[in-house]
Amino acid sequence: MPRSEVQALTIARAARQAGVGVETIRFYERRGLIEQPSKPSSSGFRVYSTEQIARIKFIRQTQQIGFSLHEIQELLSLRADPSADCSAVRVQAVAKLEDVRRKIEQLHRIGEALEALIAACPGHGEIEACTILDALSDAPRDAVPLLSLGERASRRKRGKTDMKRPNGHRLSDTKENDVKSVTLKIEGMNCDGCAETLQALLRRQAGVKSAAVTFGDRAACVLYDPGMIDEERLVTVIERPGFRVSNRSDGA
Amino acid sequence: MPRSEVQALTIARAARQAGVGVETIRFYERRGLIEQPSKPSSSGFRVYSTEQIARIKFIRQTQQIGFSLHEIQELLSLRADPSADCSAVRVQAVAKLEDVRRKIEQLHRIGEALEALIAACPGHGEIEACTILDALSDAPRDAVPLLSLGERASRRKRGKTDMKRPNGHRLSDTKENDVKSVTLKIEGMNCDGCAETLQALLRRQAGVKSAAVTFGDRAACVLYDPGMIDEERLVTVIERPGFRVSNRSDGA
DNA sequence: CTTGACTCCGTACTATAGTACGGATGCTAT
DNA sequence: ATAGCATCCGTACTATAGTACGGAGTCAAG
Repeated sequence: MPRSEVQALTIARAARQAGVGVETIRFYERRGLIEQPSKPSSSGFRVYSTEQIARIKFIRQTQQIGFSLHEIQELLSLRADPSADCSAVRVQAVAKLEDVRRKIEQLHRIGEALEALIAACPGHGEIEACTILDALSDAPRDAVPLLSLGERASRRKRGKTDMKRPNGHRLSDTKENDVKSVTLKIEGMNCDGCAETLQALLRRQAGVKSAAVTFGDRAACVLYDPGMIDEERLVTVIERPGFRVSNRSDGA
Repeated sequence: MPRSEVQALTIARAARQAGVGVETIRFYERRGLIEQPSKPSSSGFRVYSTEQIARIKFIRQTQQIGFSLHEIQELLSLRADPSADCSAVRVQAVAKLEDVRRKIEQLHRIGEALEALIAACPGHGEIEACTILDALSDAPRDAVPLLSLGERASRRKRGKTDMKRPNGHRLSDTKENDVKSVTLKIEGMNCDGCAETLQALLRRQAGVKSAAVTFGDRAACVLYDPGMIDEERLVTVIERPGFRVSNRSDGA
């Protein structure tokens, strides 16, 4: 038995690697969050695999962001298994994703409030936003000018009311000077800020007449001059920072 | 006493508005999270203001994202008060902001994993990423510690191998054909994804030779041709999607 | 072959964050 | 004025998520 170099990952070593206590691992086991690792042949000791360590770390990290062990258990048991009932899993996953997004939104808000607080901190002049709550309530965030490219961009907060007109035919107005429109489904956006940044990115492209990216729909609606830019190029632009375009059916 | 229209916000009404139980409000009071509202003159009953309702809602929401009541108390008592000791507050606020960022990162990771799971779900073909853990480990974003100046991240696929050279002096190479470099401190980024998107946005600008935006440093390092674009313009580009540039000292 | 560190298991204790109870008092509408 | 609520306060209970304890067995080195 070559155990000289790397000793088997018994519970204490596993716990140290995962950053938890031994008792915690046993507790998770009892809760059914991790299955009891096989105790191979001799020695009735648990021996852990790196996957199990990763699982424990995941549990810990996910707890840190406000999920209960019960919820984590649900997360862990989601499987995109074609043999299992997929739609039920999908429903759960979508619900959890919404949870995650809500949390991200809240964190963004707090993050910005903290930034405001930090920025206000060493100021010698007058200060208005003195506490996080002040900073938060000041945060309808319309303070940023923007206004240059025609459309206003719906800043954080809701205010959907933005472009839209799901399938309306206002593009016929602009048809003569050769415009195409396309709606691209975009994956990988997890916050409103990303959507806005992507929108600005698209609008900078030569040939793009207008672009509206909404986080809620996970979609980008782009009006462009097909003589100057094409859909392939748009997709490339979108995917460069790490998003994915999951559809390509254009609607014009 | 005009109480006909809007009745005073006594504890039960306040609780309903804040979405908590009456006992919870009293509990927060005892914990010192909210001060006991004055019971004005007659009637020894608590009467709440809308600010206090907001405070309670904040407590709730902040709990949802994994902060303990103790931490929330710290958050709430941070004040950018010039009379108070500012540096101590600053240190705390910065620490909390880091917390917030870490949580956002984790949420982004989980969000992406869930998206992958949902995407894999109704597929009829082969499936590799069957569980969140699979989906997470496919995105090996664990290697964060070093090389913060790069744009590691690099979502799915996409080889890094990009430009880079942390602090190397390759800009002297390109010096002769008129290049300036500037490092801009950027506020308003709360996630890695935003940084990447902003980076892509900058790189698309005519006149920008190279751009590296790091979330960790909250900074953008840009090499540009001053004959084609200037710092003012860069700042405009960055601020359009909602970021703020907090410095302008260039370093070339 | 003994010693000390590690493991097993079950049970018991702790901290956090509420939630419920219950008797006394207050408000207000019939 | 009195029934029927809401409110007051303190205390007690609950659920979640560990953490600690203790006795017994296991392993590896001195």
